Amino acid sequence: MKRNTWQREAVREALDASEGFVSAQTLHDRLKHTGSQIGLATVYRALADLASGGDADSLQQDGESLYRACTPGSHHHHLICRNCGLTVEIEADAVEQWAHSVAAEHGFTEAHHVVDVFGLCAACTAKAAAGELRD
Amino acid sequence: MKRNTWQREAVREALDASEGFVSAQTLHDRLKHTGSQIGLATVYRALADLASGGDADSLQQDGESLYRACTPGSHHHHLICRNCGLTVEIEADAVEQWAHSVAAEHGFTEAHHVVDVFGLCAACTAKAAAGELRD
DNA sequence: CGCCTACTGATAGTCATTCTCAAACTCAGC
DNA sequence: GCTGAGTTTGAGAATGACTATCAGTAGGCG
Repeated sequence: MKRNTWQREAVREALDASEGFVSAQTLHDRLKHTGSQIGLATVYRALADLASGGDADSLQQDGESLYRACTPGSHHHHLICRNCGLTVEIEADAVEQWAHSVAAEHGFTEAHHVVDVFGLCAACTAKAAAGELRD
Repeated sequence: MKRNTWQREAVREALDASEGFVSAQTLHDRLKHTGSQIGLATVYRALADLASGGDADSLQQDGESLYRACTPGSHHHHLICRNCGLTVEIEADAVEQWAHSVAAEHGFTEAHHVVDVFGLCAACTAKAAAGELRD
């Protein structure tokens, strides 16, 4: 049986309140700083549950998993600012179809795909142009 | 100055000889078993060099980095069998353009993208149909 | 209210990857 | 072929993300 605990809710809320993708460690820190006495292991567990339940998306970057709240049940991809982390959910029917047809072409079945676009958002592009980015 | 060492060559060859993506650890084991007294750190260094030089592609799966020799200089994506690891390089002009236009639409610049398709290759699909896969 | 059991959390453990630094090696120049 | 300078190597330690452990806690159904 699945129980409701304040910890799970706290993780869900902290994730909802995040702009872009956050790591489990970051989320844990954030929760601690807002007064929650939640354990690291619990944050990992809650995030894994959220992700497997479709309430969060996850991606791996630089050896750590990043999570983000997402529209449950909908299949979409992400456009992520590599500087500020701003994330935009994007529809990609064309890519869905392309993925399936390419897979079929090569005899592959049960195709899943990983499609993410990283770039600099408008604001960060402006900053970059002004020479304010270390990148 | 970049020096040529047998270790670097050994890693390159082992990578070339691999069918699909392999982890640094696996490659290290393989080299050890073929008699090379190469160190793990060196394998990591060589792979990182290869990847940054465009001679190898890398992707992260399940917390570890996988590498694969690839056509130098060409931009392409991968179709990977999640059962046997068979990898097919695929061209994806349509996706390239889609990625750029989506990014531009949202004001993003310098768009990079991660596009990989995972599935079951023809052979593994057949096996799956025959109920021979644990998946 | 009380029991059963899932959940929590501090900590230890695991595992991939990187760091450290002395020794070995490559290679340009002689 | 030899030498010297500076890069590369490698064994093991260090790091850091994540998971397992397990006793204690607390949902939720009766």
